[in-house]
Amino acid sequence: MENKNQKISTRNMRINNPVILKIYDFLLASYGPQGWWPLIELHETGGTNPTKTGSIRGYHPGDYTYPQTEIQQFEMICGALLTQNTGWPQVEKALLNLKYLNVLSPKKIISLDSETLKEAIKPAGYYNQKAERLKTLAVWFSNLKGRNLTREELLSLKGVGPETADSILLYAFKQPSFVVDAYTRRIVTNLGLKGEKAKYDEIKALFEENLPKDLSLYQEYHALLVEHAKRYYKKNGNFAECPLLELARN
DNA sequence: AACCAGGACGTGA
DNA sequence: TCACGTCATGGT
Repeated sequence: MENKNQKISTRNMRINNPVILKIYDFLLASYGPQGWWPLIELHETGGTNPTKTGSIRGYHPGDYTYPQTEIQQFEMICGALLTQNTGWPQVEKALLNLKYLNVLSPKKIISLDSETLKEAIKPAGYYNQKAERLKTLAVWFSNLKGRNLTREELLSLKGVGPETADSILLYAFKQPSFVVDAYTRRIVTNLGLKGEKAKYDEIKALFEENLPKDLSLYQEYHALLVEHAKRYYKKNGNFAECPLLELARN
């Protein structure tokens, strides 16, 4: 049995930090709904115009009803794995390759030749490990028939760390679990809301303890943070120009 | 033409 | 626990 964290009682006295909600309002007003999680194909129209990558296609702003099919759900799961330390346009190429091969389903991924799988997802990088881990996810997903899953279960899968687990929960399974990525960490640190060495779960808690537990809010907030970070938090960017600094002081 | 992206894991202090 | 090396392609 694991020991209970003795600080839990302290944490439960959630001191509401209004800055968290203020930031959300600012970001939403600035950029509008982001339409995450992107899907290769929103409509069942047989994919007639698939050559463009990095396009707006796949996003569904203001529509939080996705995934609407198990195939879309599985596509989100694959995307969550493939996007690890990789830009989305690269992931989109990999997913399109799988779609063209007509293997973007759990059972087909399982039976697909590993070399073919690796070749298909090569644009997304780390293709050796990602191919193996995609198969793991496919097996897991196909054995998951409607029972509820836990975060711990996801974390037990090789290749699924905290961010990937939360992304899968939040977008593929519509469970309000806040996602913390590298961008989120940079923003939170720059605004002085947490220290450099803050752990994943601390940053996650910062948001979850100061927001209503609402699915679309969690989804939108994370997407907005990424959009904002792409503008102000590039690796060599000037974080001081971030307009949120104004909101965050006091 | 280096630098980096919507991380995770294995290893050794 | 923690810091660090490794995995890898392709865009800017």
